[in-house]
Amino acid sequence: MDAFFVEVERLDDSTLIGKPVVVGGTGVRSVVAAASYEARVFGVRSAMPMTRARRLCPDLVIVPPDHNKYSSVSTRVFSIFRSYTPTVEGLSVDEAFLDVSGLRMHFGSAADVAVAVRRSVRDDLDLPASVGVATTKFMAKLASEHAKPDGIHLVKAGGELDFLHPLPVRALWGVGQSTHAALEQLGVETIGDLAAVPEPALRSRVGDSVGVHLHELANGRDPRPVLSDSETKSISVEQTYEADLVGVERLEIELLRHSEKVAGRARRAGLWGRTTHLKVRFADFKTITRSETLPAQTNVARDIYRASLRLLERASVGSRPVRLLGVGLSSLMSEAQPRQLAVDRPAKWDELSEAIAVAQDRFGSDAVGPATLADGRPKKRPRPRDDDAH
DNA sequence: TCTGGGGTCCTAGGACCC
DNA sequence: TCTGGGGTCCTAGGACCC
Repeated sequence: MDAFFVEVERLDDSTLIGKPVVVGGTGVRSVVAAASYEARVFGVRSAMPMTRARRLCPDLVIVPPDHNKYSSVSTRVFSIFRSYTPTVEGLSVDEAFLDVSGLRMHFGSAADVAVAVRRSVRDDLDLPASVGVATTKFMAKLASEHAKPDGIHLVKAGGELDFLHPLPVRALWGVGQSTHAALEQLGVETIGDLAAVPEPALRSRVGDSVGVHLHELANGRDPRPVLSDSETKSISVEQTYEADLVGVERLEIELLRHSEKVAGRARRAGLWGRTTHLKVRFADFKTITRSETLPAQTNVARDIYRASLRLLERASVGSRPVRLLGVGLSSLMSEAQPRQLAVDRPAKWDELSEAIAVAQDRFGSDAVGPATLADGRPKKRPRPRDDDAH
């Protein structure tokens, strides 16, 4: 999808059309989450600090993000994809691989499928999408970058290397800042240059795994199949604060808040996790992580919170200023899988957790929570949903 | 310029086991 | 007395992606 968050916002507010618009926070530490093509003319890009984006484009319109909205539009986009083929591999909220090799009976060519998918997305959702068509995944990915905005790019079978080799090596999926710097040392600028580097030389520079992988890609080889519905491996919540947090007391409150969110998301996804993660970024941007594997799976906020307290202690943060705090859960397993019993957790906590889940589903996630996080003043009176009989 | 939030994958060392 | 080889699990950090 092209400038996905921005285009979704334009569906609700047509005054944003034709203007330089970004979606992102307005705080001093915010970054751009998505930029319209009008904003990109000024040099504004995703992940750029908002302060810089504003400087580059004084008339920039900033829209605060609404991830729930993007996620529900994303669901509709993906169901359009699945109406063409069951083999859909989501890459993010707005991007997917579709294996259309089985559609020969219904379409003349893969390019015809691309035209049809784009038209469906446009007709049903009024959103622009770009499609890259190619014989392998990474080639299709590069082709889709080439197709943007709102277009199609076809890389014909046999024409892969002609398309690939003139491109800058940084365009390759998997070559980030660090690998790019290492490749520059080898005098590599284009993907063609990379293809010419002997594999052993590449491996000694960037490591065996990355070296082998890049050597294959640069020569147009990518055997990876399109894999649908892979399981979630981790759930995490993190936040960068407008002002640094100082002191264990503040940190503990934030850990509780994050633990509640992580637990809620795990519960709603029907997942339990065994490993709890803590992430701390200090004022100087140095970032540390600590993790602890529990004796049994959990999705109870209290378990995650207590583990995060132990991890915080181990991190010896003391009174150092903290700009980011995060809590995560991994080693996930689904409801269906047999769970080990938690020996040190009375059943009442599971029951409480379940009751909270029911209440939150009905009244919203702010309706029930630990007293520590309440601000003492009731906000909105929670009201049942319209479709609720009670 | 001063750096978000949500993820995945990889590496490397150490503990532990047979 | 100083020492193998293979395997799994755990932890910390880093690269990369959108």
